[in-house]
Amino acid sequence: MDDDNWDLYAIVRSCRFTGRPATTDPFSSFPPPSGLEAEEAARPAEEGGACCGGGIPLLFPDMSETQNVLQELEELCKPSFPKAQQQSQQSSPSSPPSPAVGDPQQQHSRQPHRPLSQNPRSKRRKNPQKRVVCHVPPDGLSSDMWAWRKYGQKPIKGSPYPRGYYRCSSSKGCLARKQVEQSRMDPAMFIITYTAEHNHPLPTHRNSLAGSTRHKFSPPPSSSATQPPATGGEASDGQNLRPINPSSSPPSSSTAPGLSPTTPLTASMEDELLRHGPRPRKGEGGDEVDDDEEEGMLLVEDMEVMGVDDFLLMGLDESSGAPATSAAASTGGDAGRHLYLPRR
DNA sequence: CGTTTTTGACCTGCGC
DNA sequence: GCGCAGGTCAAAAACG
Repeated sequence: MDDDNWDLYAIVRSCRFTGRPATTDPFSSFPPPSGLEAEEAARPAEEGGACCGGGIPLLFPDMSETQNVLQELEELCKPSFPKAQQQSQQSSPSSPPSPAVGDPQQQHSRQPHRPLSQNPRSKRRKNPQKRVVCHVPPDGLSSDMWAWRKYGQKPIKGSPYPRGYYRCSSSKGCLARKQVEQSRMDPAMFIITYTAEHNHPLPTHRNSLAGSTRHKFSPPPSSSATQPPATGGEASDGQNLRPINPSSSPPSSSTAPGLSPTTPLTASMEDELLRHGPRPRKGEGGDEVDDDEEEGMLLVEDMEVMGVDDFLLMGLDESSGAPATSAAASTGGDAGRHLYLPRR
């Protein structure tokens, strides 16, 4: 069970940011629906334009829902669990049950994923697995305790910012992947999408050794880091445009010095996530978010970093019950936290 | 020396 | 069937 638990935590944890004190809620004004953003990127403007008129996530209608979300999140993280499989199946009858972490080959082989027919416009097809979308500030990008290795970056249509693709470097067989994209609505925020789960326990020390600290980009400008490159001019071609390196280590330059996806952190977003829980925001512009939700993903917005210890503790507690839910329900309070859970 | 980052190209999937 | 977009892989370069 631990495995399952930590798996889930791993995902959530990644959503946590450390840049700021956990007690503070710097991002109360989080950005728009993460799911929406992510989708927005993929979508030109039809939905993007409508997105939340001001950045209002609408994932969690009520706190009760929050709990559900957390639960879902947990399930999502537990590929071994039958529940997770069920979810997957529901989402994609034609696709494999839950390729999440159990099938590394699937991802590697680029197997055909479920045809997201829900959104005819959505081109996202490759990730039938559950995805967790988190909106995090630049600091949060590096709060991840896992070691991530960037394996690609691509400009997303409709989004001025490129999307960075990261893989877990902690374990060779780890299928965990994460996509980092600067929020189109809130350049100051980043949308992190976690795919698959870690098939290994959280590394005490990040594997990152040499190239981990290499931050070539040193964009100093506080605003530059989060500032849009322009309007997509750079990514015109589409292959690799790195105007600001949002995914590489944007945060590191702006707020978190030396923080990169592989930077060692000590905070776990999950904890926060659980504690604060997603905010009950829905109805405002969350329609767009629903989009993602339809597919089934968890969106975590604005997570602060708590402490690995916390995280671990939670994990332990989890075994006995459901810390996540409890925590979330108990504290759900911050304003910027969106969790996209797989909606079954 | 080992690992990560960067960059280009290729493949797959969806929409028209 | 074609084109577009997203996602992934592989090679080269850089850094500790």
